[in-house]
Amino acid sequence: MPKSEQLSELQLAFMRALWNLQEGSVHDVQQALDGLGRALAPTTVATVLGRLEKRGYVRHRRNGRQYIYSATVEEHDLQRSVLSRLTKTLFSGDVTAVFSHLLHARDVGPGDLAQVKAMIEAREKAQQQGDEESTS
Amino acid sequence: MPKSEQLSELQLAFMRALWNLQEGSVHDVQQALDGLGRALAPTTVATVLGRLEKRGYVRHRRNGRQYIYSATVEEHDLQRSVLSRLTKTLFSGDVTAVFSHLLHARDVGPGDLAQVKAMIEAREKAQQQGDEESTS
DNA sequence: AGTGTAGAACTACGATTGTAGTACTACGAC
DNA sequence: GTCGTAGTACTACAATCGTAGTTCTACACT
Repeated sequence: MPKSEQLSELQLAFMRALWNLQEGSVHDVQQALDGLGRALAPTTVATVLGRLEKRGYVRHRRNGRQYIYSATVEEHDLQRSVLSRLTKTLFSGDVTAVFSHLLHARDVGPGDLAQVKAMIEAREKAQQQGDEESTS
Repeated sequence: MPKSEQLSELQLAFMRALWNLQEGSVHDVQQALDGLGRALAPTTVATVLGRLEKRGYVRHRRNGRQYIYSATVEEHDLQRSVLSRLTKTLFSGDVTAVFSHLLHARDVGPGDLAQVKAMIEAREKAQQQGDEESTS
């Protein structure tokens, strides 16, 4: 929901942790981040969570004296919005260029290719059918 | 070449400007940025260029008393590296998820789809052939 | 030669980031 | 009821960022 979409990598890691957890205390998040390879002091985790909350990416409820944090943004939505911004700013809006990069990345296996092909075909059908209504 | 790859959006805009220009003075860059919708004071442009230079993304040569700046990083390389980092951090490395997002973005036309499909097929062939050697 | 001026160098400053220490508070144990 | 402790709130601080003003320098014109 927030507009700026200027999340740093650390902040992104926090969001990922929260998405994985669904929700969790400062301690839970700290553990999760630790798993992702970022060892941070609990106070640090709390600080960052607080900042994310101020910016609206995160909310909390209390559980006794604990705060249970959860993301206010859907993983999907944030992914979409960051990706589309990136396409715009780094690729000048050229989506096929992005595809090309992805395809040539070393970590695309044959299985992935097949999967992507299937997605494309599905998309093509959808576009043909929903042509008139999606012309907005 | 630099490792961190943590370029802000403003800095990305500068890189884009430089790539378009090939090379250019502070003034040139300022104009280019203006075209991209960012109106900045010349001193600001110089400051940012200096910072980018310190981080190794940009170099300059003199032309009389002017500095002519140019990018030290290839557009292509930076795109790849930022994209791959994004795939890792925001998509947990799931490349097909990235594809899926792109495919569902509103700005993918049928022409794009066809193009992407062609790219995939080419990729498939390449992978089959270069299978043994690329197993490093 | 003196001066205007274009442009680089230096300085500034508030905001955010990454990182964490210290202070406070309230629950649970004794 | 006191005290340890878990956990949040407040404070801190250096680094970077976005933005730009001020100073310095040297070329170009008169």
